[in-house]
Amino acid sequence: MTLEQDLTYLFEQMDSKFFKSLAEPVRLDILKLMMVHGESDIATLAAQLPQDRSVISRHLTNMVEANILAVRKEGRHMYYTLRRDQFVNRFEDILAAIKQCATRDCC
Amino acid sequence: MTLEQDLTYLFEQMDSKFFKSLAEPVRLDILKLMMVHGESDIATLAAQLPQDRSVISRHLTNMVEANILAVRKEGRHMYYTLRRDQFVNRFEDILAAIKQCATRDCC
DNA sequence: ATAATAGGTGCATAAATGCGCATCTATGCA
DNA sequence: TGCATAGATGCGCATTTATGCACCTATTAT
Repeated sequence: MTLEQDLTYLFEQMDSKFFKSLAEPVRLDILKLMMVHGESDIATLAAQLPQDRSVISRHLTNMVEANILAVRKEGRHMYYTLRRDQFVNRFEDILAAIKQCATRDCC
Repeated sequence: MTLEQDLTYLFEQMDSKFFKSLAEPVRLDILKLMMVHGESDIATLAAQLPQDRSVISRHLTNMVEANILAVRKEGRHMYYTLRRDQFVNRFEDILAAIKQCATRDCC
């Protein structure tokens, strides 16, 4: 089995959609707020950020589509939470790819 | 010590410049090529990608500024390599932040 | 029933960014 | 001393994307 074949699965975890979502400063701010305060709704997040509610709403949708957040509807409120396991697994897979590559002394 | 203070250092590792660099598909392709073939110069990378050499050159510069790659000059050639340790440490710090947050049951 | 609130969406705008071409510098070769 | 090659940069163009406002729907409260 070649190195390329071996890395194919791990390379799939390194997709630009995931990183693109993390590349926006406001989205990182939202993520950090949620890491500290846990599950949050849009109004709560918007109250702590300068952007309009509609902007926060769009950023949250973006992160849901990137499998970073999960949503739960309760009455009028939409509660967003970090998909911790997905997130951790993703990062661990990428770490594995880098380390495997290093083990084979290719970089 | 509050959770916020505790996470301050780890949050610094989650900066958008790093993720922005990884968010571009062509840059990810370059990174993957280098993970397989090791140290590479621009001509070699450009030969394996549809983009113009000037484009590859700019992407490489971007990744150097994001501390993802290192450069070595040898004659006319510029050889780029993955800064593996920097990369791994970064990812491990972010993983630590997520896991610490999870331990405290905040998300 | 009516008003208020939470959140999503259409739209226009401004800024960022990727791209290729042409051109420049620097290095190596005949 | 030319000449080819490696790479960087200025420039214009096209696309993407973040933003806020206005407006819509759905749910709650009076």
